[in-house]
Formats: sequence, structure tokens, C-alpha cells
Amino acid sequence: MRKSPKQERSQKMVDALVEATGRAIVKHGYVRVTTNHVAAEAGVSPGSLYQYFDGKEALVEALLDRISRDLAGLVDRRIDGLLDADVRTVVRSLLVSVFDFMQKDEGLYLELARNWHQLHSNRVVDLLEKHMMEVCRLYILRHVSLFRIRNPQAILFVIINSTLMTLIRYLSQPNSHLRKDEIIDCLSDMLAAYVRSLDEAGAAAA
Amino acid sequence: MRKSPKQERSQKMVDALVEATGRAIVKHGYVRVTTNHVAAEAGVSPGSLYQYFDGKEALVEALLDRISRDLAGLVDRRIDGLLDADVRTVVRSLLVSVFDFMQKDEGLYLELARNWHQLHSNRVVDLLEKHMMEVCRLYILRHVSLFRIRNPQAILFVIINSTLMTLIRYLSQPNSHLRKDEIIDCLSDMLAAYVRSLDEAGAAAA
Amino acid sequence: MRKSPKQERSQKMVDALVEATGRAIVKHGYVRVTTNHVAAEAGVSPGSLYQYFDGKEALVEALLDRISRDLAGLVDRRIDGLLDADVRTVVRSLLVSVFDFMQKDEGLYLELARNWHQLHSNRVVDLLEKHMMEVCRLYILRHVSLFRIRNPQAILFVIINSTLMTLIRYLSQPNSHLRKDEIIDCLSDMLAAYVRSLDEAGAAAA
Amino acid sequence: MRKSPKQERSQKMVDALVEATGRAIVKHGYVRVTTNHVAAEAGVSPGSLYQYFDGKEALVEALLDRISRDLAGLVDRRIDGLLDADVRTVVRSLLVSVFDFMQKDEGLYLELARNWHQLHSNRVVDLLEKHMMEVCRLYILRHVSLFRIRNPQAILFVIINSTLMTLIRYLSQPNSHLRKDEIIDCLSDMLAAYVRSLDEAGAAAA
DNA sequence: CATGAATGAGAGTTCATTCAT
DNA sequence: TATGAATGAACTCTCATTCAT
Repeated sequence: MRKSPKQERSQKMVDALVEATGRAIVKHGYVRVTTNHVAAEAGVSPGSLYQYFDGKEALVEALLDRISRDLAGLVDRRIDGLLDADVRTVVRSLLVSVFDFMQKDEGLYLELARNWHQLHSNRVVDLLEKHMMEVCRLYILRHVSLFRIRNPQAILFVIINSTLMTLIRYLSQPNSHLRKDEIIDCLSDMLAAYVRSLDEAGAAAA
Repeated sequence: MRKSPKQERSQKMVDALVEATGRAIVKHGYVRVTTNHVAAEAGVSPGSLYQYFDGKEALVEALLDRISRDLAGLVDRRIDGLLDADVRTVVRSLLVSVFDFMQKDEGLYLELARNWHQLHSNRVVDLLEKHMMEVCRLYILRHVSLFRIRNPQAILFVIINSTLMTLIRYLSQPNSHLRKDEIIDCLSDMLAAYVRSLDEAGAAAA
Repeated sequence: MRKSPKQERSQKMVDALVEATGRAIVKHGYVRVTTNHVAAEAGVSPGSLYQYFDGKEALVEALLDRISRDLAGLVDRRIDGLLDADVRTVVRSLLVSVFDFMQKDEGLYLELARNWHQLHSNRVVDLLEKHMMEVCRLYILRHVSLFRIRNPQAILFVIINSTLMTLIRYLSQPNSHLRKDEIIDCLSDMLAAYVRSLDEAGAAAA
Repeated sequence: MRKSPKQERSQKMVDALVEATGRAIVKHGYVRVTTNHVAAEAGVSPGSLYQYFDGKEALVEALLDRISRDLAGLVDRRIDGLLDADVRTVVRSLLVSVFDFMQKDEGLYLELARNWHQLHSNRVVDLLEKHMMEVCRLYILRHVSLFRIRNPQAILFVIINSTLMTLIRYLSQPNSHLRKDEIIDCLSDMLAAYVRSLDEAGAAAA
């Protein structure tokens, strides 16, 4: 970002450009999208674009960051009432929220997910992974028995990425014959079974 | 592909170009790679390239297909001796093989995995998913109790994608502080716990 | 220039902009310098710049005019005490003054001379040539024998341009192994020899 | 230059582009000339231009080098019969040749000289200066008395640049009221007088 | 069949200039 | 009058693709 958006107008410009980037990617696909597409979509001149962003890359990064932040905020809002629930319920609830989120905004996020493999998706997943790590830590604090789990780093990595990546993979299929609630059911079952087995293993070791 | 590779020389040309595509992507990165890079890497002229492939896209598709076929073949060779083993052992063995595979060929496949999110990766995952579906069916035929599982489509989708996508995600991280055997352990534990819980649920329902 | 600098503030603005043009050219080089650089350097907005100048060209022209005027003024101040001296002394004195002038102002003029071939240099040389013509005429009035010279127009053109252009050429070399006093010596020797030969030729013809 | 012009066709392309650069500069002026102008003028595509030249700069450099080489060749051809002549005759002859040269080629060189102050002219003058240094050395070998000259470096610098730069300055004036033979006369007179005075000074010192 | 020079549409980017505030 | 965000035409340069040799 070249200029810090001090003024209200600047911030509006930045927002408009980030949103336009999303729409332009939806329209043309990430590979084919051009800075001029984005500028046209935002209703500004290509020159203005370069007052706020260093180029295509910076634009996409800003978009992905925005999505990441939105998703992280969504999780935060949902997690409060779920800290005392069992693993299955937590996973179910969060997945339902994320699915809903993806289908808002005229399908923007859904389309982005569909093209996600052409984006620098790691930026999103990295940020979300980090965020989910925090959420999981909070959850473990409430469920003391889970303290006995060995190697929580690797386990959280596998849990979080299995879920996120399967979700993304599901959404990026143009026409799946599987329903979203089936996916949600299976994922929450799997994670619940895993956590239970870890708990039992910990208890046995104690 | 424009010409069916009837002659031996043609087939060699096709192979050389596909391999050159891999090396060129490793060298320059998927985004920056050009058809001229590929032609130079294969030691042929850009014109010749178009005798065998419709263009850049077709070249990359062929490469991804080749990788998919190689991986599928790897699984086939490994699965024979594993059909009678328990879930944990099967998953472990397959993952170890895949990791080894990725680190051969002077890091070619590892580098591709690292850039996988910039490729039309769905082509690989689609093909592998289909193949794994078959393998799983074979496994279930041997383990009669698993027949009682409801909704095997969704469950297999979740199992296979959780594993593949977590693997890819792990490999695409430049510097992870987690060791590959930790990831393999956790993944096989999770899937084993899931399959056991499904088995128990089936038995209870019966 | 769009507005005649009636008010004191306006004149200051014009001066500030012309000086800023010089500094901006020194900083970025003539080819790369932009109107925005100049405005920033002057501490005003690009819009204000256009209140006083028609554009980039006008800005550079004003700068070159200023330099020409400064140089002409310098010659005027120096020439008074030199009208009775011999040619060699006059040339020496003027060249020393010009060299000194070039090295003032934190190297501004020196840097401009270094890039002079990218500027509309004729503007400077044209003006200086005209001015030097006057000075030479003054000198000839005092040295009656020089009246006999034929074709003074062409002779003055050669004398003046030989000197000015050799000087500029010397200054525009980044690293010359020749010292400035060597150049001054040779130039004054050459012109003195020429004028003497003209004088002798005139005397012989008479 | 990106490709070494191994093949006949390549060399033709390079030549065509260099010549087109000259014509394009004549047409549009150096500042306004674009790579696409040059390509169009040469009757090739902008892409082809970049197969042989790194850009505008490289194109202009090649043009200036060509001119320098042509001029140097011209001097070489003329100098053979002049090594035994007196200074005045040598300078006269060379200047006449150079003037003639400038007026050939449909005024191309004349037009370039007119715009010379916008070119990286030092490239031409540097090369010609070096070449003239050699020629002067040859001349001095024949005229033993000139051996006694002190500080030949500075003297040659002044002689050569006075001549070259005055010539360029004369040619770059759109409408001079001075005729070219007047300039040639004065320049050769001046240099002859200078060399004679140096010779006399050397003899006196001996 | 192979070649590789040539293509040219179109990408990213700049910057002199304007005009609503 | 001063501002500076916005402009957009025009620039340089790339690269997938073609076709005469």
C-alpha cells in the first residue's frame, strides 16, 4: 500500500479497490485478471489504483487479508457460546457458520473459494491456522482432561488443516453430488472421534 | 495433444516436453514460466512444442496427469501387501511412500507441491481422489464389518481429502517446525480413530 | 509563465520552483525528473506549479534562463576591469570566474553541466553567445587595431563557441585526467594566438 | 544487443532498426520518439525490436556508435594524403569532408546534429575524440618540430573539442546567417595560429 | 517434421495535467 | 489561491503463438 489511508476518501478508495479485485477475479479468473480490469470494476482510473497499491500482487494480498480477517472475526463471534460444548458441536457450529459466510455476498467468497487454488491461498490459510490455534488453546483450557495430550502442535496442525482444506476442496468442486451437511457431519464425527481417542490415550498413560 | 504419439520419436518428444515443463516450473516458478522456457529446457524449438501440445495449458495438464498417474501407481504397488493390515498401518505406509516420492527427482515434485496452489491442482486431486476411492473399496471388501458404514461416499471424501490436503499443505510450507513423521503419526491416528468409531456405531445400530 | 509575478509571494513561488527544478534534476537526472518531484522539492502541490508555469518545459526553460542570466551577470561584473588587458588575460580571467561559479551552489551547476547534453542547452548557449558578442564588441572598441579584422561575425562565432563548448564538454566529463587550469591555459593561449594572427593579417593588408 | 547477429537476416534486422531509429528521431525528435515508432519505421513488430535491442537507450547508442564509426572512417580515408600538409590545410580538408558527409543521406545526419543536444552525444564525441587523438599523434610524428610541445594531452583536448563542438553547434542552429565555408576558414585559421604559436614557443624554450 | 525469427495484442505502469474542494 | 487525489493517454516490454524456410 503506497499511501496510508488517512482520509475518509482514501479509505473508501482502498475498500472499493479491494472489493473490485474480488469481483474482477470472479469475472475473469485470477490468471487473466488485469490491473485495468480492477480499476474499471472499481470505477476509477488505473493511475488511482497505483496511488494505493503497488500492483496486482498487493491488491490480491489485501483481498486475501480481508477475507482472512472476516473469517477470523466470524469464528470469534461464534466461539463464545461454544467453549463448554463438546468437540462435535463446536466443529459443527463453526463449519455451519463458515458455509453460510461463503454463500453470502452474491457468491463472491464462494467463487473465490472455487478459484482458490489460483490464489496465494497460503496467506489465508496461514492466518486462519494461527487464529484457530488460539481458539483451540482457549477450548483446551476449559476441558482440563485435554491437557494430557502429547504433541499438541502437530495434532492441532492436522486437525485445523484437515478441516479447512477439506472445506475448501469441497467448495472448489463445481458440482458435487455430496450435500454440505453430509460433509459437516463427517468432519465433526472424525474430529470428535480423534479427540476422544486422544483423551483416552492420555488417561491410559496417566 | 495435437498428434497421437504413434511413433517412438513422438512419444519421446512428448515425454521430454512434460519433464521439461516440470523443470522449467521449478526453475522459474509457475507464474513466470513461459513456453519458450519449456522449449529451451527440452532442447527443442518453440515451434516443435506446438506440434505436440495445444499450448501452455495443455503442457501443464499433461504434467499434472503424469504426476497423478505416478502417484496412483505408487499407491497400487504399496497397497497389495496392506489389504489385511489395520487402518493405522495402511495410512502410515501410504503416507511414508508418498513423502519419499515427493523427495525424489531432485526435489521436482516437492517444488511442485510447494507451488501447488498456483497450479490447476484440482486435476491431480480429482484423479487421486477417484483412485483412492477404488483402493478404499478394495479395503472395505476385505474388512466386512466396515460394510455397515452409512453414507460411504461422504466419509471417503472427507478421509481422502483430509489426508491429501493436509499433506500438500504441510509440504507447501517453506519451513515447518513439525517433522514429517509427526504429521504421519497424527494423520494415521485420526483416521484410525474415525474408522473405529464408524465401526462401533455400525455395530451398535445393528 | 501564466501569471506575471506582481506580488511578492508570487515571485517567491516562481523562484522556489525554478530552484526546486535544479535540485530535482540533480537528484533524479533530467530524463527521470517529474513535475511531481519538482513540486515536492519546492514544498508545494503539483497544482500550484501550474499556476506559475505552463508545464515541465516551461520550468526547465526558466531554469536555463536563470543560469544564463547569472552567467551573463558574472561576465559583466568581471569585464569592467579587463577591457584594457590583452586577449590572453581576458580569456583567463573570465574562464576562472566561470569555473568558480560552476562549483558553487552545492554542485548544482556542475551537475547540470554534466547533464547538459540532455537539456535544451541551446537556450543557454544562444543567450550567452549573444551576450558575449556584446562584450567582444566593447573590447574591440578599445583595441582599435582589431577594427581591421574582416568578417567579425564568423570569427566571433568561432571564438565564443570554441570556448563555451569546450568548457561545457570538459565539465560534462565525469572524471577527466586534465586539470581545469590546464584547460584554461590552453584555451587562452589558443584564442590569444588567433587574435594576434588576425591583427597581424589586418596590419599586413592595410 | 540481445542476440549476436550470426545470420545474414539478423544483421539486416539490426541495420534496419538502427536506421529506423535515425529516421524516427528525425520525425518525432529524440524525447518523443518511442520504441513503437522505431519498430513501425523499420517495418517490424515491437517484439522483434526487443530481440535485438534492450530498449530505446540501446537503440540510440547503436545509432550513435554507427555515426561515430562512419565519421572516423571518413577521417581515416581523408587523412592519408594530408599527413604532410600544413595544419591549416588538414583542418580545412577534414572539415569540408565532415560537412559533406552531414549533408548526405537525405539530411539524416544534419537533422541528428540539429537535435544532437537531446542525444547522449558524449558517446559520439568521446569516440571521435579518441580517434582524433590517434590521427593527431600520426601527424605529430611527421612534423618533428611539434615534438617540443608541452602538455600535448590538454592541447589536443582543446583543439579537438573546439573544432568538433563548434561544428556541432553550427549545424544545430536552424538558420544561421553564416556560411559553412566562413566557419571552416575561421576554424582552420585559429588552429593554424595556435599550432604555430606552440611551435614557436617550443623553439624559444629549446 | 523441425526450426526459430517474427509477430502483435495486450499487460503493467507512469506522470503531466486537471479540477473539485 | 492552494491543494492533492484523480485522471487516462501513452509508454515500455512480454510471450504465446505462427509460418516461411
